[in-house]
Amino acid sequence: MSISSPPDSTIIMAGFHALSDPIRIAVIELLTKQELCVCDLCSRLEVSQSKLSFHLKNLKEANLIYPRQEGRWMYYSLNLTQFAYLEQYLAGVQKDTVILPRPNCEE
Amino acid sequence: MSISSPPDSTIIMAGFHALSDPIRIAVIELLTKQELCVCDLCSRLEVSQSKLSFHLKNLKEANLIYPRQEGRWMYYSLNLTQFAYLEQYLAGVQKDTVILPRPNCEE
DNA sequence: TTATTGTTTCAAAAAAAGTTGATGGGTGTG
DNA sequence: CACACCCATCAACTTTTTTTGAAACAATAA
Repeated sequence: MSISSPPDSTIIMAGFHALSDPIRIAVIELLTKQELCVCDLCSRLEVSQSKLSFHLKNLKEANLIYPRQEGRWMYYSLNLTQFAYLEQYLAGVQKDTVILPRPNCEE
Repeated sequence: MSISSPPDSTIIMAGFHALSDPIRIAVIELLTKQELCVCDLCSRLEVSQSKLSFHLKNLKEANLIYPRQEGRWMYYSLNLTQFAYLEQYLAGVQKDTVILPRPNCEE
């Protein structure tokens, strides 16, 4: 099993990119405690609604969060499966790594 | 233990960001097989030296790769410790996540 | 020393990501 | 129905990241 066949790598990289921003990390950490609606996230993070919407879209497209509509509220929660998937990728890198002396770069 | 005290989160996010680019992922995957010098990486990935140098710097600053100089060659290898550290962060998110019904967003 | 090789660094240009404020869609309320 | 609310989207703008090619650097060889 390869550690990243091309179709995988796109969503993998999208996931890592989503996790590379402080606002999005803050969202993730709030969502570990409970499912929250956008307006709650807005007020707790003190960011504008459209700004947050941009970041939520980013996380959603990376499959890291899951939207649930209830009336006019949109609740977001973590998609732990995708976190596990990213974790697995990192574990794979470590597992598949060969420790060798050096390859002799001769030209 | 918090899953990310502020000092941690910087290097965590740098790590995730480093893993969000196709060239850098390709570098990582080549390095799982063996330590390689820049010129080898260049030819295998078919990217210019200065371009690769940029990405190697990025990976290096994220602590994901380790440089070793030998004569005028610069060899790079994976720093598995940092991969484990990122993996641990993802595991922590999953472990610390509370599954609850909903929080009632009442205003 | 001079020349050559492997690599990094730099500045400028290009591309991508993030921010802002306004608009509009969908939902529920009076 | 008209209105208020929650949220997503859009266009214009700002910021950051990436690319490119030239130059500088360091180590070695001639």
